[in-house]
Amino acid sequence: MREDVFAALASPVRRQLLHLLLDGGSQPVGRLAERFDMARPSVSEHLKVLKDAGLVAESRHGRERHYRLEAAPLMEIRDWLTPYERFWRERLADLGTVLDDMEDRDDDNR
Amino acid sequence: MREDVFAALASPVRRQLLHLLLDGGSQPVGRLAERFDMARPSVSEHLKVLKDAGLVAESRHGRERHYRLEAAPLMEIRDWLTPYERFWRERLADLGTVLDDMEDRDDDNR
DNA sequence: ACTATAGGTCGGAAATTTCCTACCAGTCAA
DNA sequence: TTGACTGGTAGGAAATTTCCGACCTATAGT
Repeated sequence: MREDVFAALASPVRRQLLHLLLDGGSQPVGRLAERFDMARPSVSEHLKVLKDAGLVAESRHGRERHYRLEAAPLMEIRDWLTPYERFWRERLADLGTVLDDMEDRDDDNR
Repeated sequence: MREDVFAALASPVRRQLLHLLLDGGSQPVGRLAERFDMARPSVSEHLKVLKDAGLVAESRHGRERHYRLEAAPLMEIRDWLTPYERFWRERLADLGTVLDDMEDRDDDNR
């Protein structure tokens, strides 16, 4: 478990899967697969990646397998993000200054 | 620009690069590359991915190129994360026992 | 029992990523 | 100018990802 949450989120398909589970609740694979333009085994593979990252969990109901969201590992992302928050707020604060990204002038060095 | 921020963060090397820029400030490529076990051109490629995602910007200083953090695109990640926050707080409130998830902090290695 | 349904896994093809060693362009310093 | 230094790019090997059709197992219903 904990097979790199960042990598799991790198695919738009997998992010969409999480979103479907977020506002559709626990769902069988077939229902999830309907929403995509790809074959069901491919969706299964994506679900496996999410499961290895701890982002979803499955439960058996008869011959169906319901996948549900496990949002806890997303805390790792949020925690990683935290030290950057200050930084982007600074940038937004003084946008009265130069905004050209491509242009260069000497900024702070240390 | 905006070449998928999630994908850019999928690589541990690139996350570490951002971290180096976060607390080391603007730095030339060589100084960044020293910190890794890989050849400099590889680090250059990673920087290019970060630049395409809008996460870093470069500025020329003599024969050096200084890369600096551009944290703004990380807002996209935070915004994506937001609807999940409610969900994981619910989970944590229920159990209150499983705290071993908090063990893994940063993953910057190599 | 038999058939249909749900969904994993198994190769394999294609595309992408990741890393390397060259090599090239620009810049500084003699 | 000749060098030394910084860092991009080119091309390619290797590994990984992504997708597929084909197959297998398990369950449900008849």
